[in-house]
Amino acid sequence: MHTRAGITKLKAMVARVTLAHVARLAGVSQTTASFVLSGRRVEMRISPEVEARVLRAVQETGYRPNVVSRSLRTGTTNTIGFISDTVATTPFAGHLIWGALDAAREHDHLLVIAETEGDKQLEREAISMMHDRSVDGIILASMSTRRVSPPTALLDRPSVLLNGLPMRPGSLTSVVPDEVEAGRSAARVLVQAGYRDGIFIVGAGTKPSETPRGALAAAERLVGIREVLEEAGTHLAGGVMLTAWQPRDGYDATRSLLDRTPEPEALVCFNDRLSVGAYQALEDAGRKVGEDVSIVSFDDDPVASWLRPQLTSIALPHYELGKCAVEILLSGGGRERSGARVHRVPMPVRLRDSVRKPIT
Amino acid sequence: MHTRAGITKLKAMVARVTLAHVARLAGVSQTTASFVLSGRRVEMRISPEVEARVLRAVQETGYRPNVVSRSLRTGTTNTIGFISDTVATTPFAGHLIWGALDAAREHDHLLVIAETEGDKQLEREAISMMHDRSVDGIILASMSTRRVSPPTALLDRPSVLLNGLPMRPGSLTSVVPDEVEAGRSAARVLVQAGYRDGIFIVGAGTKPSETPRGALAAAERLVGIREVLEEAGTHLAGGVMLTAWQPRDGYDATRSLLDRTPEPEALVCFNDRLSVGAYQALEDAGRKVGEDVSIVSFDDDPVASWLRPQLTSIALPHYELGKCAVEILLSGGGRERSGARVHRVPMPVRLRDSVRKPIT
DNA sequence: TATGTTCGCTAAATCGAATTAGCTCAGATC
DNA sequence: GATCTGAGCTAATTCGATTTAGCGAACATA
Repeated sequence: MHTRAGITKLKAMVARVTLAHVARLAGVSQTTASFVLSGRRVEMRISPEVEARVLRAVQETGYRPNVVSRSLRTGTTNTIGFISDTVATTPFAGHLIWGALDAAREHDHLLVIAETEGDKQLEREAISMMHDRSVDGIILASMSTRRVSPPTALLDRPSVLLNGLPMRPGSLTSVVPDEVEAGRSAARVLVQAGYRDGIFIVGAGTKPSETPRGALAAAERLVGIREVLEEAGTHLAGGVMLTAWQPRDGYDATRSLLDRTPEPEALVCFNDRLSVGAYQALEDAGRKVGEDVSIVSFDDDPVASWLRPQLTSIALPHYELGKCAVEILLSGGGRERSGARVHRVPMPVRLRDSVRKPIT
Repeated sequence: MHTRAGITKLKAMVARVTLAHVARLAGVSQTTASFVLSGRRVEMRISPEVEARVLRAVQETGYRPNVVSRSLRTGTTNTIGFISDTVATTPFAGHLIWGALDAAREHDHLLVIAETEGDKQLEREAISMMHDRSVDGIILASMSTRRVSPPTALLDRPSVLLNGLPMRPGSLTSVVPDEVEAGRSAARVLVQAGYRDGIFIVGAGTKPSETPRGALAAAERLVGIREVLEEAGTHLAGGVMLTAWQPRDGYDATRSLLDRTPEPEALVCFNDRLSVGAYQALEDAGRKVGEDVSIVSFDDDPVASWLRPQLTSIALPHYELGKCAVEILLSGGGRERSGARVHRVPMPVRLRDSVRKPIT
């Protein structure tokens, strides 16, 4: 008996306060307490006095609603699923989650996350686990902008593609960086600096078709770049198509470009890692970045501002992408199964010192 | 009527299969179905025939248990809360989550995440939101290894400090990198390369007290470094204490060290960003890394392998840290409120080319 | 024949909120 | 005085699983 009482007391200390406790303390029914807490006082004709009693009981007990219980009844959990392919392994990808997290918190939601490492089976399992937990919606994020064939299980409830486009256009709402406009921005930086000839691409060829398989971004950037150059009455001098975009690849490509006659005057590197390699190749060849050769890059990796001279880069707006995806989901988007929109998020230009100052 | 039927049908298509459906289809009670599914067949003396019927019904209906409902009854959610201060904003931090995610998945758990940006209020709110959802445990992660005063709300249920030590030692289980041993590793790399004199620290002084406030790692690394050097019959030649550890800071510190007589022979940079600055300063001064001056660094940021020569760095084992935290939590750890253990995860040496080859 | 035991299964309670369908009493209406 | 109306509240059901308590038949024991 002694022990039993002890245990009971211990449990009582740990046990959560429930609505029943609050109601009892306020001297009303659970129903009334529930109505007060859900703000339906007027509608349900609860007197202000009773409301006050309930609220005071809530205060006194430190009552917090049990979300699990509420979810069972209502079917909503104030929780969003975030499934990514390889988000964790890349530096700025955390910002994707960060943006999503911030938006979720603003709407009093929490994020449940999972990673698939590109494995379709894991992806299906993650979606199932989230459905089992009745998430209110799912965000399916890809690391690099590409076409995605969303598993049918996704179509059951609100979902948004993040940084990816559905294989069948219009079948799923998606949020992607505005790469075409980013291409225009990059080209404008060079055109405004006075460049017309000797502009080379590092990472892709000169035509949208000469682009790494699946790298949607590259093709779209080329469209924007070509457009602006054409307006300026010129065109790309060439490009080196690369399937991998690591510093080493940028180094090799840049070396090969330096063998050309005439030599490149400006480089458009398709990510900042390529730029790191390009800097090294130019240094080895005795060329000065921002003087002999200008470089515009994409992504705005932290390394961009560590390079000397600091690298001008068109930033991938990861934070905004994540935020946007959650906001669309919570504002009722992500339900359309036809005619779904593509939201394009602007990519801001980070103007630094790798491009020659315009001759004024 | 027509519309109503349509809606009903639609709902029926979307509505989940419940245990009741399964039981009905198998011609048994819910209780029996539940016992079969929870593997308590023998204990509850369910005949193999009935078990088979239930399992077939599960197959046919594609039944999946509703986790929300189960949680309401059992109080467990198969969900772990992961709260970090600023994990998203730093490159390798994603690996912390990644490791946690992998371990969670192996145990059929999901991760609920939140970020506090170092704000105590947000931290408390995040913990509350997770408690409201009955998470089975909470991991409180810090970006840089430091002392943490865990909010009392954490003490309610299993929790683990990740990359942080509790202000009151032994009050909370924690998982941290083994920084002392990492310091030993770094020093051993230099000693084995033949260095005895002219070894300088970039980022801290030569004594554990001359260390940026709160940077537990720096103090511990110094302990390890001094220990090994002492064993080798020598000691640190000096160090530059820095409160910020960005490339710029490493650059300035290295320049100032190059003014000394005799000049530094080897640098121990306390993170890879400092090393980036050190490389640049040495290059400006016409010194060759790995020949004139050797560098050992910490963290193993991606940039370490982009530098030329590639940087030798003692890696922060983020993936393992995250994994370890989840495993401790799920194996019943994180409940002790006194005498809690500190788990130290080894920091592997990434031997590359920034240290002179040993003279053999 | 009466009394247990074991086997194989089920009815009903439970978790904590949301919600539907009333119920009671005071005052208005005829 | 009977009926209606509305204000102000509550009893009871529901969500979908887990779990406790127990039921009926078959068989064994005395």
